[in-house]
Amino acid sequence: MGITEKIIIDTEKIRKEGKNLEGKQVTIRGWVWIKRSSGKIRFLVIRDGKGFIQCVIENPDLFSTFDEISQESTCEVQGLLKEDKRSPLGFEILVQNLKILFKTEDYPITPKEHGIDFLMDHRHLWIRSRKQFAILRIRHSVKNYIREFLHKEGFIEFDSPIFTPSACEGTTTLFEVDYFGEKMYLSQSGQLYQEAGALAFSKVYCFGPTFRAERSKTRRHLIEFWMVEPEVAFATLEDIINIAENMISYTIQKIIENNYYELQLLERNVDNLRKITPPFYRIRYSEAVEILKSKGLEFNFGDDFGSPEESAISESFDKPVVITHYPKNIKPFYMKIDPENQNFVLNMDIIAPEGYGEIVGGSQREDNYEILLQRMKEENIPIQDYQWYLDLRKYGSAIHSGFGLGIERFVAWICKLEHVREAIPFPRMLYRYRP
RNA sequence: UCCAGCGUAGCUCAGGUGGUAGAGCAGGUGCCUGUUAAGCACCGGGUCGCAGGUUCGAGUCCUGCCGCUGGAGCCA
Repeated sequence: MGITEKIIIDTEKIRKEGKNLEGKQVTIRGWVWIKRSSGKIRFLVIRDGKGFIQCVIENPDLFSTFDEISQESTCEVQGLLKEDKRSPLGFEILVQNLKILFKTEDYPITPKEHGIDFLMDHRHLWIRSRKQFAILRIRHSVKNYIREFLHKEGFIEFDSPIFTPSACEGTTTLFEVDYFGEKMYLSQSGQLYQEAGALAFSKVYCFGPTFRAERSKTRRHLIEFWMVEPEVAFATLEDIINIAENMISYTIQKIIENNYYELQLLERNVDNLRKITPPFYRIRYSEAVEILKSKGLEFNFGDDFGSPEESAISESFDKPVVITHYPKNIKPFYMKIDPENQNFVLNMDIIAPEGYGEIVGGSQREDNYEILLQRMKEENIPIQDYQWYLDLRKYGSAIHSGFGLGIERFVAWICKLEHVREAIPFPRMLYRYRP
């Protein structure tokens, strides 16, 4: 029997419509993930880019081909699809024909344990592994569901530039690039441009990479990371918190519904994720400080929270915690001062549970020209570079608010990862940027 | 940038008080009709990160350098 008339199928289709295809002859193309043999029966686990499926070989005529095949060899398998509880997918292929399309030798990543240094050096191959495969498919879905949510809410995607002529939060964390002889920087936030967008289109967001030249070496930091930054005209701090809560909850519930296979590959306990529904817990900065003190931590009122403080606060809650009204002097110039207490600003951070730290930072923006100008002067912001930003308060100014959500931290939390580096295909870190 | 830890076979690691290198996996050869990172037997595989020092003798002790990992600050 030759492989001539083929019904080429993929494992995603088998997962979704396996029952209807039971007993049918199918062909899949993919790569050998692992092989096992036991006397007169042989097993081949094939990955086809959509998932993993076990193939069973009982026909002795195929044994020589099976013996020849090695891990990560490219092959085509034809056989009968059948349901079987002993197969991890619930379905398996009883092989009738096996063809090697490319023979791989000495594939470096074996099914046993590897250290992180080795795996990172082989990132281009590591992404084929089961866990990485699941994570990066979830990343894709997270981005999709965020866009889907924002689209339903009436947002338009309004792209901020990557090259920015001036710094907004201090130049020490910016990457300088040469722009035909002029100094330019890689964007570390699209926010200021989103504010221009919000006053033109009312509800906008940008979604893309941002760059921070911070010499951070922790499980929560990347030099290049992706951020979604919605900005809304006529929205107060309260309004923007609601949007953030709904966006996070919507995305997580959609992931549980549609990426259950991937969550299973990751052995993620989804019960904790099911609880993520609005409203989240909301506390003020001052209340967060009380929590820290009640836990016996030493903390000076007025300081910013570091990651030990964030963890201490979030471990008391089973859902994200929204912390609002931080002291003015630890927050940037564009945040609106709390009219009820001039020492605080109308901002919010959202701290994820399970120790994943700050995933969202946002605020109501200063909409008064004079106050904004004053604050920019206080913080030595080069006014001439920001005249366009001040213009937004000069022509049709309006209350507006926005926030930024870090995709890798969000994905790391959903997948319960040890480190954000696995939440992006090719992470850029302090001393690691290859491949 | 600072603090801490690690660097031994292709990979993951073990190698009291200094005496000249070991296991599992991967690879190779066999055996076993239902394996789940299968199992069993046998085989091949080493500049012990680099440079120097102490010593009769260093994987082991000391110094410097390099690389990696985690944490802090900063942040999403």
